[in-house]
Amino acid sequence: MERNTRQRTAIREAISTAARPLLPHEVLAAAQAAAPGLSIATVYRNLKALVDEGQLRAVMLPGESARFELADVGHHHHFQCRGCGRVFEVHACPGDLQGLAPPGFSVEDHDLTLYGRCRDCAGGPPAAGSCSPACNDPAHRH
Amino acid sequence: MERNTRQRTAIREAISTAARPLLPHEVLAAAQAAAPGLSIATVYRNLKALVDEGQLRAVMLPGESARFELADVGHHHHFQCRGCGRVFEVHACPGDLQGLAPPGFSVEDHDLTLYGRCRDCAGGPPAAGSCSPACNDPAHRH
DNA sequence: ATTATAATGAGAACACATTATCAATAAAGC
DNA sequence: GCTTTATTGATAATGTGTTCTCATTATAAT
Repeated sequence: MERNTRQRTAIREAISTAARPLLPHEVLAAAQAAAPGLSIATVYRNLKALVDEGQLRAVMLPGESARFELADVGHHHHFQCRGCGRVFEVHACPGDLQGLAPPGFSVEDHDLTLYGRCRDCAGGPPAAGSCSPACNDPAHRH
Repeated sequence: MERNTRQRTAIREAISTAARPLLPHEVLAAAQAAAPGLSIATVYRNLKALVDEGQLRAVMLPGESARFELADVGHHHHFQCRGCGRVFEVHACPGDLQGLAPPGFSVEDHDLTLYGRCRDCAGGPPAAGSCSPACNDPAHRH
């Protein structure tokens, strides 16, 4: 990675603008506005390179494939909406959880995922258009 | 599912004996003692059937494929050992986490995973033999 | 502007966990 | 014991996310 390309810039911008972890296909959709013709292969290539050089971080949630967020945000957790499936950052933490583990087990780290309804989906069916274009979950309204 | 086969019994027994969530190939290894010749296809078939009839529950952890545990244990969380990769139950819970979510977001549920060292792996390298036979993580000692 | 070569786009290829196929086996009722 | 048919074992096939291939494009130094 030694050249600044339009595609690479668009990918970085898409993620820093989103303010929430994005799936590769969400990155593709968001970055195509600034980089017409952008290919999914280029998205994967750059996501991997940006993670390797420490600009991005992969976010794993249970049963989901990797999403990507900026690496320079501190320790935080995530909220996944059961309406639209999107993942949001939660800038709060229950704190030290060593006390929960059985005796003899040492806790070095933890992952917490909250599930429920985001503001857009609260009190109703999934918000139309909340999903990425590639979403085909039949539980979602498109 | 209308017949009690040796294989089906061995699979159910393997999981209730383990006292921790097992991967399909761990179920296979554990159940083969009681059911020689047991096939991975039969393991998958029965895991799915047992989940459908409510005896088992699939446990999803970040970046991992499904493990299986008894469905009749109440709300709890999990601990994954960074030495041996095994997952253990944690019968404690930080409690209501609605307070962590941003305004407008309603929290219905949560998943918590602790990471660290289990008793076997504490203070040293991964415990030999702690991994399932199929484990080929180079970070583990076999 | 010329040049060297890093990066891209399109699609093939891959890895992996999981599911389907189908002939052979073995429960369970008679 | 005999019969019916649910279940099994072995393996092929699938699906999904990700990576590779390679000819083409475009960046950035000269």
